[in-house]
Amino acid sequence: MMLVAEGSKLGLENYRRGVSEAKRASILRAARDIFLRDGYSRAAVADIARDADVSTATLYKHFSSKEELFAAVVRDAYLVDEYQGIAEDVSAEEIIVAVIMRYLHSQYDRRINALLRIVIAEVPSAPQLGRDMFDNFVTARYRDLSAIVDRLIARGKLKPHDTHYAVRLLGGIVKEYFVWPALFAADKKLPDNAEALVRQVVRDYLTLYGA
Amino acid sequence: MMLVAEGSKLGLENYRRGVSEAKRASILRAARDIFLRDGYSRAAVADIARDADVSTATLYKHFSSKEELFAAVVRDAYLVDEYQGIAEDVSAEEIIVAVIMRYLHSQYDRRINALLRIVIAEVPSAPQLGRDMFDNFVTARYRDLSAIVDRLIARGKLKPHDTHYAVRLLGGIVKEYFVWPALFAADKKLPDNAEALVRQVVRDYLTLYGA
Amino acid sequence: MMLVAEGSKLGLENYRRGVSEAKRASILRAARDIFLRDGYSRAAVADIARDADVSTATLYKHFSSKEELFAAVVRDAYLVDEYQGIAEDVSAEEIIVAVIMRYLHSQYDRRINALLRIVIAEVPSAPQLGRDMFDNFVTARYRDLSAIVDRLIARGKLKPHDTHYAVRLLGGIVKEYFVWPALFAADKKLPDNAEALVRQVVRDYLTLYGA
Amino acid sequence: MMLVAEGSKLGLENYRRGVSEAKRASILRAARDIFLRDGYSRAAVADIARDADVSTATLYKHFSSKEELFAAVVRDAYLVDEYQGIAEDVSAEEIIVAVIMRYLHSQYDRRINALLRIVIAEVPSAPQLGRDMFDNFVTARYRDLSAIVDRLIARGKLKPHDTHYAVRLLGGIVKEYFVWPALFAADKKLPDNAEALVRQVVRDYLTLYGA
DNA sequence: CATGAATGAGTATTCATTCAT
DNA sequence: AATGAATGAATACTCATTCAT
Repeated sequence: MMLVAEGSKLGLENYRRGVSEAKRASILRAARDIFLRDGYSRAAVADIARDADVSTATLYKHFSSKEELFAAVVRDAYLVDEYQGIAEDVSAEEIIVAVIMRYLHSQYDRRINALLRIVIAEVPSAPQLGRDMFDNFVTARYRDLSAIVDRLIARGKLKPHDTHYAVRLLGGIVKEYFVWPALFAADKKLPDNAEALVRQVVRDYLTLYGA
Repeated sequence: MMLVAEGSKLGLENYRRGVSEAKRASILRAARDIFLRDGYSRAAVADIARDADVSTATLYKHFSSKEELFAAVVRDAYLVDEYQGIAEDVSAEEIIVAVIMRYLHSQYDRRINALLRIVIAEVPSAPQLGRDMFDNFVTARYRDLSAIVDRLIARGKLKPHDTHYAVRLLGGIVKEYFVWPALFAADKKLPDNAEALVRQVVRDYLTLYGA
Repeated sequence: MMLVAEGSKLGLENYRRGVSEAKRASILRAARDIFLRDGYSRAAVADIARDADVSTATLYKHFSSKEELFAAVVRDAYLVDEYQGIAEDVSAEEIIVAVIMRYLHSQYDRRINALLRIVIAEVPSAPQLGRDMFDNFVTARYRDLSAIVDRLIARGKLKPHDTHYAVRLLGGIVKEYFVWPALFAADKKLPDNAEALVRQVVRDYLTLYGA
Repeated sequence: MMLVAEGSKLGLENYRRGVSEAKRASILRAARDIFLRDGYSRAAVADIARDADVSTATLYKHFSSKEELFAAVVRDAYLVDEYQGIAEDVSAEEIIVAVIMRYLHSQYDRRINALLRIVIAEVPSAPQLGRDMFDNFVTARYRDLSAIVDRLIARGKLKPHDTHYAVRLLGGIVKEYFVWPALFAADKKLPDNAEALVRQVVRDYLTLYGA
């Protein structure tokens, strides 16, 4: 009898899948870097490929066009659950401050502001991308925040109120101080006094809507 | 042969200056149209020249590079005094609502949102432009609004308060509803109920800071 | 585990050879389809491999280059004896008409016109292919036709004459009506009245050379 | 008074037109050479531009795509009146032989066979080009030849007959000997004995249709 | 002063062929 | 033996900017 290891085929496939996924990840990382540095139009596919240590042809095996590659970079940024593990057994003030600080750190550390810049620039030529990003980065976050606030109301920690509007009041001023400036200055860092200002904002909020 | 009176050298010069200025204006108008339509990178200088009915060489006589041309387009958008002629002899609510509505109409009618999109996109490669735009379209407006609010305080119509913060509270939520969505969707129109919402925002403001 | 009987080494080899030949045939068929559809330069080796359900590497095991693969496709088209089984116990007119109709149906049904187009295109870069095709599709056919005509002369059904020239007179006008147009229009079908025209041509021929 | 020469503008325009037309001609000539040498797909626009001593951008100013450039090359080949100045006061034989020899020399000297090869190759992807070429190089020539034959009939030098068919009989065998081989061999020259064979063909023709 | 033709560097994308497993 | 991922060279086309007239 000749024995042919069945596993060998599977082993090869697994190996290939592993290599392939590693390359895909490498391309995505490089693309993110280059797009963030140069913007969509200026970014050169060849640069991304070089940075990712693959040939342009390999890049095109994974992503069928520059446009699709950028869309994948954007989608990749959605995949984070920002508010997981927030302690809910503290005061309403602490909870809301924590949520907002989470959001701000995510926005700065993950360079979401820079990504926003590029997506915004491409809105006329890639409107779907703009809609997706708005849904995932604006609407979705307000939905999460509303849910938290609704729970606080349910538990009697806040007066019942129009949470759709109220969370946007909160978010509006936070963005005014920490997001708008970052859109207009590439190297903006989150200021040290951010939490102090956020706390003041939350206190005003509690003045209006606290139990 | 064309005959040109020698005596009117100054007249000739004036004529020439006039023609030159007309061309400059024509170039600026065309550039604005094309940049707003195509974005910075995609916009073609040749398209702008054709649209302005001048040769590319003439365009380059007036603006030494594409970048400078775009900067001029942006600067051109600053030159409007939005709050001139606002009636001040009415209630605080009316005044503030009127100011905000002026701002919103200016933002939509003059296509400032589209311009913002492009400037934001170019922030990494043209940081000065980003700073200028932030100064002229964000900071300057808040300064104007603060001045108005300060006068209302002086006249006893509002409680004394931190106007720097307060106007950003106002502006933040207004942008949240009417500017952010417009950044992410090219064809956004100012909704009909804008004034109703603005009025509610202002009333909340007066709850906090009304005399 | 897969179990393979050791004793049947020859059986295994035969099996392998069979599989291999099946793959070769599959590649040839796919290559023919793709080359005919896209022409030589536009045809993609990857497309052919996919269509043949083999990997590109396997394809290259069988054919060492795209060029050689195409040459094999062309050679494959030679391997038909078009005039087998033509009845020879009828009149000269019937025989010659039948031969020409065979040729025309072969030319259209087997898509030889499309193949000719591609070979002709590649003549400057693959001159040998052009020579081969001329030998196999032009010269060989005239040789066959001449042999038939010679037999008719031998049997006293035609006057002795210069058959080399005469068959080209016949072939020339037939091609003029049915082959040239097909070279210049990809979707040309053999017209219904083809046989009627062929018959007239043959009668003229018999006017000149009939017994 | 200052005098401004009106002519200067026109002079400039004339100068420019001249330069422009010279470049256009240079591009067409280079394109013809390269296309004939390499075929359509293999021909590189950059090669053509280099050969024509212009930049690729200039080439694209004159011809908006590779396809259009090739179409222009083909159209350029139509613009010759092959049968002008043929003596008509000689025998029918001489006239017809002269016409056919003109055609053959035109076909070889102007490298129409090579052009045909490329057009034929592109028929599936550029069907209009194929139709045009067939109309201009096949149908048009038969029309011209028919007209000449019709005049010979009118002048009693030939029997009345179906000239549409008869000229194709003539043309068919001439192509069989001198055009088909040239399609399959790039370097084919017109053989020295061409006229002798043409004369025999014409004599057979006169056997059938002479007065 | 004004022109528009000309440029050359650059870009996204494709494809025949090879190679590690 | 068979795979399919990887390659690198090639290609059509674009565009900001300059320059001869």
